[in-house]
Amino acid sequence: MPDNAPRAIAAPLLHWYDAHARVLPWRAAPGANAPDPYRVWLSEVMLQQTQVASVIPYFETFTTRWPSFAALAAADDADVMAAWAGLGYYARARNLLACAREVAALGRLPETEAELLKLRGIGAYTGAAIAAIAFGQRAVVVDANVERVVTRLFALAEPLPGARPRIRALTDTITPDARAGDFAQAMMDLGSGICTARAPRCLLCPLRPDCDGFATGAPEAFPVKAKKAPKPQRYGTMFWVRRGVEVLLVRRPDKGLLGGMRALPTGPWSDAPPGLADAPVAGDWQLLADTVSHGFTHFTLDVTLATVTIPEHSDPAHFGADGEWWPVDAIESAGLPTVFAKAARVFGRVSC
DNA sequence: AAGCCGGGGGG
DNA sequence: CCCCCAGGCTT
Repeated sequence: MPDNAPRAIAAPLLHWYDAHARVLPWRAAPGANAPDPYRVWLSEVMLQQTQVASVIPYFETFTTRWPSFAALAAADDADVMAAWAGLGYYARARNLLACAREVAALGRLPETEAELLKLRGIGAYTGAAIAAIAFGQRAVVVDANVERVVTRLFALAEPLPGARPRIRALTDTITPDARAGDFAQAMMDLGSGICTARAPRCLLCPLRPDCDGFATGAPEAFPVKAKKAPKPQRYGTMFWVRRGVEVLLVRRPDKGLLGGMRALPTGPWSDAPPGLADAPVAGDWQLLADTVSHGFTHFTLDVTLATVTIPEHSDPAHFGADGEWWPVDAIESAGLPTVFAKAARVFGRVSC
């Protein structure tokens, strides 16, 4: 039985945070005024399931180009989607725009957790994080770092995801009334740098005297997680339609994988290589010897690459409004998701 | 409650 | 090669 009595975590943790907080572009300078709610919101959405180092360059690009809710709300959808390319989980970019427009209509970002939760793309974690970090309210902020730190602090053996309600309750017992935003960020800094998933650095940890997991001698055993199913293998073909100095791009449907993103034409993925089925035009297709592999969250994709050149002045009406001819030399600026960017690099080598 | 949705870092 | 990550939405 873990000892679930409240314990004094906040004081030593905040003391440690005051000396060791990471310097991050969305954090206010030490001693400065509260951080800009727009920057807090943008960073929290970008940080969903995404590590700090990956987010920073995107955060700089977005805040330079769209420095406020109003600026982002007025942006073209295609520009925002292209700027998000490579960061992943593209529903976040669609929700980001929808949320920016909601906030612009409201006139400001709501300050309470309950109001924040009504906005697109803001769930339990993000709503609590914004309320605490941007507006100084007490909120129970639970992300993957907090789950790891808390299950270790209390040596909680119940496996995820079933343990989530218990973890939230335990986090509530250690969350202070004052400096809740700093407390949340301190827990995340601790989880990121000290209480890490593989090899926690307990000798550097300010919470070691309070940690049941350390006392067990195997803190890395927490959190306990359910086994995951093996990833299926799937196959597809990407089509490189060359017309003069341009190549055909399409826009993927809003729903589903890579939704709303610019892309090379493909058919649906399948359980066996589909070859030239679903080619966007008839022609003398050539298959490349190189293929592209890419891992997604829930399957692995192997892609065959096919090329064709069509007459310079033809314009197959087949593609409708979703077709776009893009200069091959500028393909890097198209904002392609990574799996298509990989393929485009291979095509570019061969097709030039 | 379970499935869907990217990509890169690190052991 | 594997597991992991400043989760949210849909069904």
